[in-house]
Amino acid sequence: MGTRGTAEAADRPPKAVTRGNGLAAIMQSARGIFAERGYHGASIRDIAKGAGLSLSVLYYYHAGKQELLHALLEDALDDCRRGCETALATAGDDPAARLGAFVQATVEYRVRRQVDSLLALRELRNLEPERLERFVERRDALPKLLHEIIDDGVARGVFATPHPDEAQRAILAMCNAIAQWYQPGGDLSVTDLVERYVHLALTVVQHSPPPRRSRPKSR
Amino acid sequence: MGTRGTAEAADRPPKAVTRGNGLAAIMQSARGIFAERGYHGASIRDIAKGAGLSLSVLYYYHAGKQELLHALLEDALDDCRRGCETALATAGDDPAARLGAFVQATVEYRVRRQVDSLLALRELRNLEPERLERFVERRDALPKLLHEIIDDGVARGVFATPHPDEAQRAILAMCNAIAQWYQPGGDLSVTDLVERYVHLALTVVQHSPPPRRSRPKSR
Amino acid sequence: MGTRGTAEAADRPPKAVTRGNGLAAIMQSARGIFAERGYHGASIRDIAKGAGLSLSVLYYYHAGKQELLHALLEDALDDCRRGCETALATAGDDPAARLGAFVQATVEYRVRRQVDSLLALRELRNLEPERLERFVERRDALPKLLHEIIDDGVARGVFATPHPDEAQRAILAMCNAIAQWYQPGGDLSVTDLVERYVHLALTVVQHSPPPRRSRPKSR
Amino acid sequence: MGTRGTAEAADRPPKAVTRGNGLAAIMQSARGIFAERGYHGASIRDIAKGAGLSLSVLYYYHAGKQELLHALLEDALDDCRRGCETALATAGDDPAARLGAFVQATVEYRVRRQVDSLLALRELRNLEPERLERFVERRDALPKLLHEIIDDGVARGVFATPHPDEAQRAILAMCNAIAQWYQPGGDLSVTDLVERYVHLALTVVQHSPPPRRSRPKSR
DNA sequence: CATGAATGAGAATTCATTCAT
DNA sequence: CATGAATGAATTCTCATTCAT
Repeated sequence: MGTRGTAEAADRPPKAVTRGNGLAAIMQSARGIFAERGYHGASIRDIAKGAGLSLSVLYYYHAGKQELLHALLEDALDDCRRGCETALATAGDDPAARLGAFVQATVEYRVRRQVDSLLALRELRNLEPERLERFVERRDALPKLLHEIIDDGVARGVFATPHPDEAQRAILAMCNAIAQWYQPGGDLSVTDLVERYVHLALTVVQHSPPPRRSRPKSR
Repeated sequence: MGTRGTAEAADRPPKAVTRGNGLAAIMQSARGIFAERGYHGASIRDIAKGAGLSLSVLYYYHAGKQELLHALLEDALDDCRRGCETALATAGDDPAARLGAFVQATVEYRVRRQVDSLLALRELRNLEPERLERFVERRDALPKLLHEIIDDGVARGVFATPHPDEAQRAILAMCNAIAQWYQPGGDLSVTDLVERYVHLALTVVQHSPPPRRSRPKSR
Repeated sequence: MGTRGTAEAADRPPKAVTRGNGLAAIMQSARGIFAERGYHGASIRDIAKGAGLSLSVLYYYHAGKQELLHALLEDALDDCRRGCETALATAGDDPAARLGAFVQATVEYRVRRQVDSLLALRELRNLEPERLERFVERRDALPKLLHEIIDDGVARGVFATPHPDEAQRAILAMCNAIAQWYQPGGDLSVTDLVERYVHLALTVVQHSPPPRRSRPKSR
Repeated sequence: MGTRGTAEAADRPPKAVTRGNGLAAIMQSARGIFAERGYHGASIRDIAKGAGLSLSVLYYYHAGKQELLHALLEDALDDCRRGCETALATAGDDPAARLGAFVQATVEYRVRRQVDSLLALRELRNLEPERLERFVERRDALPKLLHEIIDDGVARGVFATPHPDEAQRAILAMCNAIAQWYQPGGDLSVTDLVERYVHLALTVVQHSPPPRRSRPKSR
């Protein structure tokens, strides 16, 4: 909550926000408060207060609480999808490499946008039905993509899992869960985290030859 | 909602409960509504209505909304723990068997008490801090237990995973997720589900010799 | 506003309302405040305060502001219609007598329920479309009835007006307007008021033989 | 809303106004919206939007909502009074002729400025007390004038009404009501309307010799 | 003339809870 | 066990208005 950006220390008036960037302040505050207390537990008043703004500005930028949540979620999803797409675009054709790229992108996203990840995981159901439907459609592209990667690996004989459905679900579940426990400042670096989860994923799909986590020039 | 009594007279108003089991009716209704809308999204009035009872009956049985949630969660946790303990009590000493028993108990629980599972997964944070602390302490016995099983297997050389922490988290995450997607009436029986998740778990910990899911006299 | 009933003076606690008759108090207060400030100008808070109750009781009795207005209007309309029906039921067959009865009922109603009259005249448009439609349908029975009386008189040759439509509108308009200016305590008694408006109405429809408003000096 | 400019380029956003007549556009929009939803039900934002202008333009021209309403009402009243004065100025000395002129002016006004008429009838009470008082004073010149005409006719023996007060109120009430039901495009022309209401008014005051609506068949 | 950003007061409504019976 | 009536705090949202540009 408190920990704002870097160069924002001394010279500000009672307002924490300078005129003109109200939107960003609100989004940021909403992210935190929605994540902390849940959609219904979060009051729009507190969000505004957290942004250092008056209650009503919120309505200048958004049509309401619901739309605010929606905006947050859409934004997060876009970022997540972009991450995967980029990763896969450079991963080549090998199923194991593709799976690795997918997992890496997902894990990194869960860490990079941990709060948004929690939002997407928990608060989705609070979208109005219509919004929800459209959102889920877009989101489901990701599990589907993962499934295709696994199916491809199985077809080519490099993934030996007898249960591709469960493998897909398991991989996603374990990656998603990261947002719930990972502590950025802790003793597990993101690089290591990624490496371990890629390993886990390859294990889950029973990749053979045994996943040599060699990667000669691992950054 | 669903479980109506047998001898229900036709001319009775929407009372879903026969005199005497008010408590059960309330718990049942609360389960459903809390799960559907979340703690803050659920109104105690709707819970009472869902139970076919008046508001005040609810207050006769429970001190308030918070206590109601707490009761639900405690009940669910007890059940979950009992399931694991029972399963492990008869599993013997073999790490693989113990892991299998743990997973089986967990999966079966997630299916048997799917709604409560969702509650425990999502609504925990709405417990008052004090309650939460006590609850989490008790709940954390389970991951810890799982961790011990894995560590034991690793020590004995039957689990080859280089990342026991991640393995433990992954196994729990994938089991927990079941509550979010499993459809009881669907084409995946609980027996099959359990078998697959046991397989998955053994795969995750890199159990060798290769997990023969033989079980000659599988029930 | 201030002027409550007769025997309600000394012995009451801080609350102006005794437990159990909240509904009546609210309706009474709403009548006054809606009439005084208009639907949108009246705040539900003030209505509650005027009733000596808390804001939320209002919602115990009514679904909301809109429904409150609706209840008021329906009640008023019922009373108005009943008045006319009763009057006409005993008026016999003579068009002049019938017109007299109609006017008398209307005028008396406007005086007896002056506040509700103002509401019906002014706040009708604030009913939601659906409610409005149903209401207007019922209300329009009255102008229609008046029109029939006039047509009948014209047909029988006792009303000489060349413009029955305008006559009907004029009679209604002038009767309705009474609610806007009549002062109960003033020097014009209701009896006189009625007599004058019956005379006016008969004049408007050009009733002949010349309306002998004789009644030597009844009462 | 309706009256768009003539040379309106196609590619322009929903600006209903061409630069320069902002004031008129605002007044027009306010008229419509105040009449439709009432003073308190009308939002100044919608008025601005209806005029195709930004909120602040509105504040450039008017000090606020209240002043906007006031301006509208004053304008309307001026027009109304001017109409009567002009009509009476050329009506000569005969009470019947004067009454006819008065009614004609009033009826024509109610039709010509139907919306403003509704405003004046309904929204007057929303003027701040001080404004209201001054306004009512000016407005009351009209009923007073009508009363004088009637009194004059009675004194001269050409109006036989025994109730000049009621006659005056009735005539005004019926004329005012026109704004509530008249439909400009309908099958009743303004000329006819005026003729009928002049007849009605003369009937109400019991003008004798019997109102010869002679005018053989003028237009 | 015109704008976009912001505010504070107040609107209706909901909700957990209590109390007398 | 059970009810109906009532409350007060909090919630989302709207609105007239202002201000810097």
